[in-house]
Amino acid sequence: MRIGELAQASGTPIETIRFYEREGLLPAAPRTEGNYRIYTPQHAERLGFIRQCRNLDMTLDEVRVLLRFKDQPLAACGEVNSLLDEHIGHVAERIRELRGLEKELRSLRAACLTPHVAADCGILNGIDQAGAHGAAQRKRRHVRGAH
Amino acid sequence: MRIGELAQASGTPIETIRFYEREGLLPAAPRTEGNYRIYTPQHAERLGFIRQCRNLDMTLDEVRVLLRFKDQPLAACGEVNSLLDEHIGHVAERIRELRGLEKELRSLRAACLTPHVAADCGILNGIDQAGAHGAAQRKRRHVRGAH
DNA sequence: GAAAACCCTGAAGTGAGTATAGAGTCAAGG
DNA sequence: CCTTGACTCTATACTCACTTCAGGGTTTTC
Repeated sequence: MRIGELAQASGTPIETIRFYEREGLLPAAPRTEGNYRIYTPQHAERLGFIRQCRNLDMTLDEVRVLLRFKDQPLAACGEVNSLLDEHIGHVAERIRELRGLEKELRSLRAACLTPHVAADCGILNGIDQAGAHGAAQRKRRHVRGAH
Repeated sequence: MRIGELAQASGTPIETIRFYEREGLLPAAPRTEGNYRIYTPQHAERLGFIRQCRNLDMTLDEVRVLLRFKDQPLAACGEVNSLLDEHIGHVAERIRELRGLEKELRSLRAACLTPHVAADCGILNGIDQAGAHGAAQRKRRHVRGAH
């Protein structure tokens, strides 16, 4: 099949498929005479695996590790287990952070129940003190935030 | 004070301060004869506000909106309220998504309790079906994920 | 007067794509 | 045979919120 069909079948934008090839996640597809990529069901399966990993919010580096194991079926899979454990840890931590954040945002929101002049806005004035009561500094994190 | 002192006092890397100036979040600081930026306590306060907003996981565009209100103290602050409401919504949604994700990851992890050969690994084989039971496709989101 | 500590600018890199420009290929219709 | 439209190709730039780097200049301290 050609790239458009693979894109359709896998729910992946065409550009993303080409991007995965450039990144070495998908092998370089063979070409037709007219220089069109042609894919086999094996390519589709591998792409499906990558997309599932991305749905599970793994980085492409994590996916690369898992693909390495897929490609070496005789290797021991202990590293797979610990990769997943670590990833679960990151997700759990990010949930905790976001819960704290939500609490803080809601209490900030409660400071301005009806609109008035900006100078007196409980939100704008509240932000200056926000987190003063012990909220942690933002740190580099592994799981994406709100944006 | 000079930029290093402001960085120290605010817990912000020097390059980030210069970046905020380039982005127009901080006004261009006056310079010494030797072309060093000099800052007043007002600059420090504004930087503190920006950093608090970032701690609350707002985008710089959201911060720009809030700063606009800080700079126009007589404007009505209704937009501030709705910006915050929307932001709270994004955070809450991201928490829901990550909870579902964590559940899925944990059930995947349970498929391989002891390491064996990669070809038989319940995790690697499970990923192919992961989300087949109705998990939503990843969508463009506002709040960062796990990475 | 020299070394260390500080500061400057401009450009490029990060992750994981997305978007665009400009060109080539292919099948169907006239 | 020619054109139209759908499809594909490459290369490049853009996103966001910084971070890092190269290659200098300035100020302070010994």
